[in-house]
Amino acid sequence: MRERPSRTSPYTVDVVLVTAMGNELAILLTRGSTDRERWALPWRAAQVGETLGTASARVAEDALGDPPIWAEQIGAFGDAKRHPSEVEISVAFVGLVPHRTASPITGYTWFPMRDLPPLSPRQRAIVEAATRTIQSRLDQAPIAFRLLPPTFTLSELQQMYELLLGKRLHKASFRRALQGAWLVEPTDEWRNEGRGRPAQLYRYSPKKRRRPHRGVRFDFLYP
Amino acid sequence: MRERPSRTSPYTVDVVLVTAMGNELAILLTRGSTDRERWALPWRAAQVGETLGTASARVAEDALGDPPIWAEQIGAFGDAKRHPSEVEISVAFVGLVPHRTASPITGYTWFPMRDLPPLSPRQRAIVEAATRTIQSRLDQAPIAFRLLPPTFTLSELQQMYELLLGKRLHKASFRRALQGAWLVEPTDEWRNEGRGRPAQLYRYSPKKRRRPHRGVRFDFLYP
DNA sequence: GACTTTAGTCGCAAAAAGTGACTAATTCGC
DNA sequence: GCGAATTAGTCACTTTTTGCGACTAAAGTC
Repeated sequence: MRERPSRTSPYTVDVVLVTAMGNELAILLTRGSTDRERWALPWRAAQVGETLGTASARVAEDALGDPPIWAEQIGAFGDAKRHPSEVEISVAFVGLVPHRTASPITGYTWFPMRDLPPLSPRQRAIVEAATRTIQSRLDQAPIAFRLLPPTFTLSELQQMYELLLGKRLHKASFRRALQGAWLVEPTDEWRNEGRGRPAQLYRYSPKKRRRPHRGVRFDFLYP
Repeated sequence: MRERPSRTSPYTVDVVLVTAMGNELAILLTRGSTDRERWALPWRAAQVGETLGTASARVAEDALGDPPIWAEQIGAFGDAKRHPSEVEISVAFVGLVPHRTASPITGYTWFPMRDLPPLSPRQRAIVEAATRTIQSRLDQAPIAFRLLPPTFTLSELQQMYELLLGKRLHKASFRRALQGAWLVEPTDEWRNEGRGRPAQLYRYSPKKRRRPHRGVRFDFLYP
């Protein structure tokens, strides 16, 4: 029970699987294997000869049946914060899952980010880092597209950005910026939602474009 | 020699200490403790009960006498790439060092980034990730300021940004953006460099400002 | 058929960014 | 001492980008 490294494995790989449920982000949790009362992020002990990436893919597969569409390492977490495995450090990943494919295997449950059950201190820190990673990568990688199904309406895309950014966006500006970025292409399908004009479906299909010719950005507020 | 975890420690902490030397970035290397022919990043085996952050600070202290002014975790590296320690994974950090304070202890040498000696595959990957981390954080954290001495001229600051971005910037635009960001404050000192008009010295001193009221950015070119 | 709801577009005004030319203060060569 | 060279710092103009309100379009509802 003291801070003694486990004999079986030097570290764990923990995965924050994120999806969009309705108007909120949600992550996948499971009952802890050691403490059955407590919820925990899906994790596995490192296997010899397995890369970090494949380890995280397997954790996701065990939980969902498929590897996530997109995953990225968040970092290593130790700092004396306890972990279900009592192992010294954990390497954490975020994985993005479109909600269509998000039917978890028995024992796993989606929890809205705003209302998580108690987690171990280390896993709590991992979840917080995951949201920061997502926020900061949002303009550098197609996060929002990975949380949507393969085809989507522009309103759905905008709502996803609004959810991730935590603020409203102006429709015309959003579409103009999107057009300038050459990221989507229209399909010839339209979706009729019941009320209102039908919306055209688009797919993510980034085109070559010249890198914008910008100067510096001082976008940080504090050190 | 096979992929067998070391008995003594489950992982290492490796640090990429970056400074600006003249017109180039440079990193600190040392002769490997196992292989004396090969250069290596400074590293140490993890100690029980030590946080990742303090471990990286100690690695830097051993090399420079002081901890770096600013450090950030890059991530965990494993992936079957060999490391001097033959340990399974390494947790890597970048540390920024203003060149004034950059006199290394015997056994350590600054190497320009463009002309590094052969490193182990894993440490090579760590250095590449460090440059990507620096580039991507450049507009989100005061990287450039951390590589300069406490007071500096605006031309020096601009040159540092040009070095980090790898492109020239227009003087007037750079200064206008800097002014809008409320990041520096003038001192009452001036530096006379020999030829040309003396330049006023500034210090990094970020002021409160309202978060810019911007929409979305689609700044990625490819998935 | 009028009203509501959602999709999609237009065009103006304001803000931000690119750029060349200008002024200022110093050293160097003569 | 004086003009050329060099570096700092600013200005004013143009172009680009962005915010935003108002508009048209196509469906359902009553």
